[in-house]
Amino acid sequence: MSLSLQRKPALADDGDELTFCSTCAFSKVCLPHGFDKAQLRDLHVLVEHIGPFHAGEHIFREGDPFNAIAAVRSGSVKTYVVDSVGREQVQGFFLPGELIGLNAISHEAYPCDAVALETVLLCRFSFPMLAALATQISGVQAALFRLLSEDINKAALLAGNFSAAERMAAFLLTLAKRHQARGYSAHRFQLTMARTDIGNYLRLTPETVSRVLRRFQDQGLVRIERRDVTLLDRDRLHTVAREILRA
Amino acid sequence: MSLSLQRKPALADDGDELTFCSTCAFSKVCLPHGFDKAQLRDLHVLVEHIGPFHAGEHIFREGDPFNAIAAVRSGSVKTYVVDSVGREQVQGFFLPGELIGLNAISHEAYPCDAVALETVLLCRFSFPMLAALATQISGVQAALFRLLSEDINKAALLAGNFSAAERMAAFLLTLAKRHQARGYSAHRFQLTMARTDIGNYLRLTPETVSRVLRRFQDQGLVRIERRDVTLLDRDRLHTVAREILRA
DNA sequence: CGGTCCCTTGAAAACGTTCAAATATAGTGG
DNA sequence: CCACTATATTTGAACGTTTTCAAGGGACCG
Repeated sequence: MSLSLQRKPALADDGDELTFCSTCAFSKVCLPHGFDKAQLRDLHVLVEHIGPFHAGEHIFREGDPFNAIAAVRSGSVKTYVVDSVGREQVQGFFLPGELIGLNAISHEAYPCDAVALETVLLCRFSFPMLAALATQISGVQAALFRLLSEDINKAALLAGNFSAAERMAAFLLTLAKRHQARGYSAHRFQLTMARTDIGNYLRLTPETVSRVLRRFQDQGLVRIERRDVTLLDRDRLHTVAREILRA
Repeated sequence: MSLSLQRKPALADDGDELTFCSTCAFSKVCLPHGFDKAQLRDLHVLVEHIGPFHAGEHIFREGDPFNAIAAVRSGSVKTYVVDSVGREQVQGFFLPGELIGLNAISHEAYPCDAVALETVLLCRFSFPMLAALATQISGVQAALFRLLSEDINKAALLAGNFSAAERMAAFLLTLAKRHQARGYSAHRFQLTMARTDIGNYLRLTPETVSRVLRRFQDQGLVRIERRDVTLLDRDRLHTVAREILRA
């Protein structure tokens, strides 16, 4: 199974109900724009529920033909590229409600790998159909422009010249905020990725990740137990990360 | 003068000629998509030539209301943010033919400062009008999607964990390629930005920039004379930068 | 001609990496 | 249920790259 495979549109819940895929994140992106029911129906026909992908399964691989983006419904996803020496370069993590594949729009093929970190369910959006719809509904186009532009800024965020502690604090706070945005606890959550992945994302070695987390715990900022994270002092964490999160 | 100021559409050359602003880079972006003359005329009406901005003048500032993107016609531009301690974080350099302001689309205001590094002429595109046009001409929408997506990948490029030499080699080669794309020499060009700016962009101190350039010169890779750069051995430079430029 | 800013160079220090090894955990098959 | 293996994490010590601090030289501009 792959995101880029063409599958027949076996809609999950195309019943008489008009509530557009309420568990699907994309509706939350588009609904605030005040679409009416007819527009939602248009959106609905190009949505396809796919999965589950189990931990370690690839959702797409670098070079797979690009024809769809996807919203995470549940679970979490990591995207990465592999350099010629085989080292991973993690590009991002995606939680429920977030969109995968936006950086592929400029290509014929996905420019990176996407792998499930735990069991993952997705909403698949045919990009050609979505783009066609965007020419008809300006709200859809605006939403896409906004999402793309946001990703530019997101990518620029970690580009800065910051210390290991600053980046780690920003990472934890960003994760907390994203969990909160989906209604989960902002104080306590699970890291679904390995230390190695966090390091590859923050440009640190797993050893440094481990040491920084240890230091944070010794300073009473967090409590880390394996992959269980509790933020004990968000204010001080924010002080550490303030230069990165300034925006 | 500022990009975000509303000015009357005093078109520079709206004569009988239908060649759509041939010096303006955006035409080169859109023309390959095979627009006909009527479509080009539509594009023409939302283009406005502005400038000149002289070296050190701001084109827009963080917080200015966003209402336009701009293509560089001549000169070069630097975008950056300033942290709370006053340190600059350079986000990018823009040469003729390149677009400024794409990362502002998700905001009401520009998220960074843009300053002219030398005398600069711009083509200003009202973004609301451009977006409206994009709903009518799918080629325009596709071009915008592609440009945005490219910027996501561009931002991700320097996010990697690379050495000073790797980043500097990639920077020089990228500049060369961009000059070449506009018909200038790929072997020899001027750096229009200070060492400090290069450093802020590549996450290095100006001292390190200076040292790496010196080393490259000692190794016969380049010849640097003040801001005049000659690439002597692009193959070896590419070997140094291969992990970054892999894509 | 003086001043300012940019660039270069050297030496010391800091931060993060690398290397090495111990510990812990989860998954597997007996 | 337990032993076993592979993988993930933690910790320590030495090392290396880049930064920091300091100072000198050079170009451009008034």
